[in-house]
Amino acid sequence: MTSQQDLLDTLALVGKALGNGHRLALLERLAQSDAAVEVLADTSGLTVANTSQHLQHLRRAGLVTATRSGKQMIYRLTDARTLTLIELMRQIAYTNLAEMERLVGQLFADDNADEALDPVSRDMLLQGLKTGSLALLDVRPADEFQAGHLPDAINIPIDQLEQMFNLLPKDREIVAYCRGPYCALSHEAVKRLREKGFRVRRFAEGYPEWKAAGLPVM
Amino acid sequence: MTSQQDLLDTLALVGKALGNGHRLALLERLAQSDAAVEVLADTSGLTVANTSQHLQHLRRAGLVTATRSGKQMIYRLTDARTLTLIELMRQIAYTNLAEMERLVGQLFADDNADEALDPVSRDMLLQGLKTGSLALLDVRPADEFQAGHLPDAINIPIDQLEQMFNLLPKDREIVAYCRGPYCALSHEAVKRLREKGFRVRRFAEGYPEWKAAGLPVM
DNA sequence: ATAACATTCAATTGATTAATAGAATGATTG
DNA sequence: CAATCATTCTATTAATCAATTGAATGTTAT
Repeated sequence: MTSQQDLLDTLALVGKALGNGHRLALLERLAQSDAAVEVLADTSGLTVANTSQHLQHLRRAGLVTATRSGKQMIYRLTDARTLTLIELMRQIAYTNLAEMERLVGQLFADDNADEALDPVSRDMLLQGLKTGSLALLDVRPADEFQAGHLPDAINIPIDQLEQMFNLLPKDREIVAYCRGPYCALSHEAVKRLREKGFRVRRFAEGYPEWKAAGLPVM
Repeated sequence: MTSQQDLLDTLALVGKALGNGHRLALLERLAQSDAAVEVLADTSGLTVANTSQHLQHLRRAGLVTATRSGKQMIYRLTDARTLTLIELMRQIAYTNLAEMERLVGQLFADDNADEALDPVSRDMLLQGLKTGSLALLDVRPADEFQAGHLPDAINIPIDQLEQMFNLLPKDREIVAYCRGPYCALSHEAVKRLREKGFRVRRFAEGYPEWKAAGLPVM
């Protein structure tokens, strides 16, 4: 006999999978692009064996799928709705957990400073790209950029910004984006480029949101 | 220094809270109505002390709030979006976990039987209530009914159906509803009432969904 | 005040989980 | 087919979690 509780226990597998910071980080990384275990271990700062274990956990919960490609196992998100799920968790946590609000506020402290980062909306960005009045800068690591990015974006990973900022135009406004609304990379880029005299603003979303909205990607 | 990982660790608190079948059951019970610890312990089949512990856990994650009323502590959902969150988890689990699909299929095996339960949509129900062509039956326990129910519904808790079915009309079609789309009570009611010769169908949603849609409640 | 009641706390036990290290597996390369 | 590489498995340890019990707290009724 199947009880309601069996069902909730199975559902709890999904909750358990989401109940660990490292696994959430892995899911967010996978939102950027499919990736092999070693890559995921690198970006999450875990050992390969440990990363593999966490991925098994996510796989048992049905959130990721793995396929072999040569000697690598390529992991991908099974369901795009998983990102919506995490975003909803974030919103709920933000409204109801003081700690969460504090952390987000601290991470994005610059937004409240005198020189606000003044984010660009999706519509403004689309308009600016059409008229050519904006230059678009992707500050994510090269591999994530290559796996998919916004049309006409230039890729300068944040850790190469100092060497490569001369690739950017001084005559047009620049819009920087990264992994998503809670990714700090574009904040950092705006701050640093402004110090060098560029006109820069931040796009408040990231590549996964753009793609999920059905907008063209390259 | 705040890192992205601190944020994800805090977010994982919410995931952890959702990572236990009993806690999910508590949240679903709270979707029906605010309730005291003893009531929650009763419906979840846990001891009072254990229920209290789980509620503390949910409280730390910001998902429930408690206020004292006399000697009782009344717990309530902090955020209506939590139900959306659980529903989304359910959908993702259903599509990606074979085990989940199997359990749901088993629980609602009757839906696939010869005499399908033929669920009524929200629009059909609204229409039928307006014209008076439908009688509405709420088969949840009396306390949940009293805390809030659909307009014009008659309450006959499922365990009193045998004694009280004569309250129901034979000349009109009856629509039974309960806690939500995954609650088995209305399925059971339809099955039993059909055996007694009533014309009954099931409303595929429940009280929380009706209320969340902004429809009138009593 | 005292008793009764609802809930929480504290301590304990067993179960589950996370991380580590090293061995084992599967696939490719020379 | 031996060597290499990427990943997974196994065993171990420490940490966290779930459930139980009995005591402690706060509130109401006598």
